[in-house]
Amino acid sequence: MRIVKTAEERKNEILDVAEQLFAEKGFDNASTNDIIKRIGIARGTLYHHFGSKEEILDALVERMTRDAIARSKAVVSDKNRPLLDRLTGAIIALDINDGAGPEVFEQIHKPHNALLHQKMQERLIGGVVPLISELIREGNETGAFDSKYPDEAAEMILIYSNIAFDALAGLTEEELVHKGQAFICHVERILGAEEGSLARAIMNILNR
Amino acid sequence: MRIVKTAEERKNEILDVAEQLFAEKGFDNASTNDIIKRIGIARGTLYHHFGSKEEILDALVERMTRDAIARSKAVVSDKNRPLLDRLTGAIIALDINDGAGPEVFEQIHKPHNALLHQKMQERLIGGVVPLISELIREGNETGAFDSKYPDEAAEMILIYSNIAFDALAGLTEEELVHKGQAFICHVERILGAEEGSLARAIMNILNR
DNA sequence: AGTCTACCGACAGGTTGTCGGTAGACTCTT
DNA sequence: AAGAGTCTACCGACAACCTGTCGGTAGACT
Repeated sequence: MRIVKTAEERKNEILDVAEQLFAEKGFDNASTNDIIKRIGIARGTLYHHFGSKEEILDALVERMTRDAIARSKAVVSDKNRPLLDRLTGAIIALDINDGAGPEVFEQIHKPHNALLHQKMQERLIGGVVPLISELIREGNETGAFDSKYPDEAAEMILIYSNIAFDALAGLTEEELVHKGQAFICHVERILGAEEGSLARAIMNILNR
Repeated sequence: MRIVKTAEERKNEILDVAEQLFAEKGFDNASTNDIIKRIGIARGTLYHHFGSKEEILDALVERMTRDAIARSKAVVSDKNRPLLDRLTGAIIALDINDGAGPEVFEQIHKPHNALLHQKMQERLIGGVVPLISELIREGNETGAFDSKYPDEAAEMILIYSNIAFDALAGLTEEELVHKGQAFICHVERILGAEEGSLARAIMNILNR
């Protein structure tokens, strides 16, 4: 007896399991056999829905980044909130940790998930840099910022936050705070914001 | 008739070919069969010198980064040159393009060389951040810089230059200059250097 | 003559992607 | 309502390839 589902349903089922397995074993070490065995479908079924293993990865990256970017966009567009709130909120919204689960994200970084990591980064950067640079231009006009290169400033901030906050496993609480303060300080300088203005905005968010 | 070479000679021969093939087809798509065929050795020979395909990659990364880091270190240690010269020189020395050839480096970035790229980045960052942060502390004392977080500043500068200067294929001359100026400006701000001081130092290097 | 080690190539086990064919769901007709 | 027809999700055997192993060989050196 053969279980039939809609294409969308089955695709999502495959992506769910792929996400688990990639997180557990890494993209290279997780085989398509692992995926079909865990779901209980045949080889041909998998390749009926996805043209290749990499296509699964791409779809997964798409699904994982879509939400994060949308959240970020929502924060940026909320013109009621103060500018600095929106900036920090947009960056915090990119921490996918919420959506994906805790131990998943520990494995996603570093060893054999380089491809996944790189593709996610590319999409996140591409999707969010325009939002942030627009925000910076807005800040230039109100006088909150003084940036000559809004696009590149946004790029630098996002790239660093993406890479540097990967390897925070194994840091003490103290080191973590230090790294966070350093990041805030450097963002302020890059944007030409008043010293401490960003730090205050972040406190506001966290105390809500 | 069997051709025998010293282990070191053969290892380098394997790394040479691996470098070509990874550049041509990417790490995933280049097989160990490709390597042994191109050299004309047997399967067992390859695995006599390297324990696995990944071990080949690691050795290659080691070889590629060793020179770059050494060059960087030499520049930093040259206390006769002015501080800003040493900073910019150390970063410029990391452009591996010289050593590896032109089209090789176009392929090394992006598609199926994510692992190689990530491992190189990790080694470069790990090797050069301490040099740069030491330089920043030196600049703090002379008054050239004003940085509260030398380690993180070095990290941010190096990570950005590594990622952002990957994707400069397809940019116009004008865009390239713009991106370079933005980078310089942001480095100055992060380090708390006088505006334009770094730009002048770079001019000095280029005009020699 | 003896030892060391670079070298060989067949082989096992596992991987991705293909392909002809099957079965369930849905529509259309009579 | 029942049968015919179509669409498409699904199946599983198979080809081609890939990595890593292992017992054994041949050249160099003592």
